[in-house]
Amino acid sequence: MSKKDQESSQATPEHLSGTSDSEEVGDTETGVDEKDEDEPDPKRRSTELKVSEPASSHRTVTEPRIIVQTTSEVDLLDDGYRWRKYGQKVVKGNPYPRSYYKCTTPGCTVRKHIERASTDPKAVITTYEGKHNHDVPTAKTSSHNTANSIASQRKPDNVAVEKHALTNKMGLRNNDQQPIARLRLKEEQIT
DNA sequence: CGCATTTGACCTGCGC
DNA sequence: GCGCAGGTCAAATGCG
Repeated sequence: MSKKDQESSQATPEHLSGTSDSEEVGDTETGVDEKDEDEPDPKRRSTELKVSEPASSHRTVTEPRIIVQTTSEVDLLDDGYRWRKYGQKVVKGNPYPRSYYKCTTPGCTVRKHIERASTDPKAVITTYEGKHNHDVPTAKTSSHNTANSIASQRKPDNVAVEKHALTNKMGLRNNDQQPIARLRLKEEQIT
C-alpha cells in the first residue's frame, strides 16, 4: 500500500485532490513508489517526487503552491536561489521542526517551507509559495560591483513560465543522480 | 563590514 | 472567552 504516500497527504490536507482531478496525481505515485535507498551518495541527494497543486476550481488561485518532496539529509537544499531563514517552529505530530525561508532577492517575495517527515528523517518536504520574478542567481557569489548594470539580462518575456500543468512527472526516477546540490524546480502558474 | 542565521516573543485564526 | 497551534517579525550574534 502507499501508506507512505498517505503520510505525506496528512501533512498537506489542504490541497486534497478531492474531485476526480485525475491529473498526474496518480502518476506521481508511480514515481514515489520506491525511493532509492541504495543511493551511493552519502552526501546530499535530491530527488523530486511529487508535486501537487490545488484545483483551479475555486479559490486558492492567488499564488501557486508547489510541494516538492525531496530526500536529503540536509534541509538546506540549494535550488539556485538565495533563501533567508526567518523562522522555525515545531509542528504537532512531527518531532522535527519546520523551517521557513524567504527569497532574499529584491522584488521577490517567494517563500519556502521546509519540513521533515516524522517517519522518514531523510524525507524533506519543501513547499514553495509564489513565483520568482527574476532569474536564478546561480552565481550567488556575485560581488557588489559598483554600477553593475545587469538588468539587461532579463528575458524578454516574463520569467520562463512553464505552461505545463505538471511539473516534474518523472515517470522513472533518475536515480544515480550526481552529487549535485542544485535542485532545479519548475514553477507552474495557476491562472 | 555586511549579511545570514538563530531564538524568543507576539499576533492571528480556529476550536472548544 | 480562553487555549492551542501555526506563522511571522525583530534584535542580537557569528561568520565570511
